[in-house]
Amino acid sequence: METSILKKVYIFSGLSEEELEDVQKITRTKTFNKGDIIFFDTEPYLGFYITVSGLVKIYKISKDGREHILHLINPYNTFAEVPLFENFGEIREDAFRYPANAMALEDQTKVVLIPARPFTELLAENSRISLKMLSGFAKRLRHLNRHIEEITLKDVTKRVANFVLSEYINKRKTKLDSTHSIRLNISKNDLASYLGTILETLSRTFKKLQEEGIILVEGRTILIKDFEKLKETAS
Amino acid sequence: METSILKKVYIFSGLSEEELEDVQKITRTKTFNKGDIIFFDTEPYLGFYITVSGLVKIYKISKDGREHILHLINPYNTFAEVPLFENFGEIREDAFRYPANAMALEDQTKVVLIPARPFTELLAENSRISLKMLSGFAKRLRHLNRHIEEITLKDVTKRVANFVLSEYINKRKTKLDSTHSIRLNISKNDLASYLGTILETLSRTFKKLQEEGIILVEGRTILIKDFEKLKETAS
DNA sequence: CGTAACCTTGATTAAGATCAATTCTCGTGG
DNA sequence: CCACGAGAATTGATCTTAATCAAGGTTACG
Repeated sequence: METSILKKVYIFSGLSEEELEDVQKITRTKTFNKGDIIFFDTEPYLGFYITVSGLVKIYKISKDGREHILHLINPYNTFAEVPLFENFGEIREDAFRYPANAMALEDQTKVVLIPARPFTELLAENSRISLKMLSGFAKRLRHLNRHIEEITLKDVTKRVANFVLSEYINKRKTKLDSTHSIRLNISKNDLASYLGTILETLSRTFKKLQEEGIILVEGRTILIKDFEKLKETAS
Repeated sequence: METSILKKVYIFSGLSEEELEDVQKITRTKTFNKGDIIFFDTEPYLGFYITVSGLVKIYKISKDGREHILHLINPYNTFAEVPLFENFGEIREDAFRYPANAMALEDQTKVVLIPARPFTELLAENSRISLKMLSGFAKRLRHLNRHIEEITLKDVTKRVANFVLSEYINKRKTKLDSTHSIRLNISKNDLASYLGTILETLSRTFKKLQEEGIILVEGRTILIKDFEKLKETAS
């Protein structure tokens, strides 16, 4: 692993080459294939991870097998940092467990492990990282707030419409692509699980929105036909 | 406002008397009555708050009036700190808004406002506060994760059973009270909204659990009749 | 070209929301 | 001390959404 990768990770941006090397020294890189488990929520906590390539899903499973996806982690984003800080003040029985399950969604998903102990020592010396992490946590909290809001206050149609809309707006920000479409990088099954529903219901909802002339679904590509109506439906 | 109050707030614990006074200087105390709004999610961000007495609910409202409670904030806990850190790196259009609504649930609810600007300056000088805040955020993230898990993967009966159970376990930890009961400090309407359901459904669920001989509901007091069955139901 | 993963569609069911009518509880003023 | 009224809670009848069950179709890929 090279420091050039770490540089692209938000919490390490702004560190000197020396500092980056200090971090780099303690890391361990692992590669996973599609469907491989990175960790279960029952495992002892080793440290947090950075996705370098591929895609990772963070999810929970109920007793009877229903799954819900909490986050999808794209390259250069971190996951499972929460337990690092939970036992600063008091000791909690679940502090040394991973808070959810993590699975690779693509072949050749590379992740970097940052072991907990050495990293906390690094943190104590470098307060800049703390502020970055605070900022990262704030973003995640905001994301979870929105997620809860979506799931508890909106029906499936609104959630789907809103998902397409935000993906589109997000794409416009980053990519130079003038087509009025988005491309899913996950299966519809996973998307359903992320939106708090099941595959069949998602399929029907797509069909309905298509019949209303709002979108056009072709495999993993979704074409937006009527932007205004889409916004309206997302409410 | 006195520094003795601040001392009890997690993120300020461990600060020197001097440091506490620095914080104290920038605070502003406000008192609210039951039902009063502390802030709306449409308001510009002034800073974060500490509950000193009473109870505060943090909630979202949908277009058609449905409400969902995200957090209940007890004395000496903070709320609305997230926006403080969202704009450290990049600028976001919604960074300077409160992320949800806040309402006082009891008369004489006292809160302390910590204005954003002076506080961030204080943060830059005092890295110990950052670590405490990270720990606080970690707790909140864990809480939201659980909350999402509850709402998406469990039915209302399980959620109610689990709520009673955790309240009971929580009580045993803090209070010296050997009765096998809990006392709600919020209305059943608010409890329903917190559990992602509505008053009628909660009422029926309590009735069902009562008929099964698991609990006994008398106003705001819930007596646990069969601890094992309760655990089993909470799954 | 065969098979497994992925997706669609239909029929049915179940959980919980909504609507509506009472009842309970408790604080306040007569 | 009682009566009133408002807010809180209960209960019943009905409706809606989305989950479940089941079958078949499509796509991708070795």
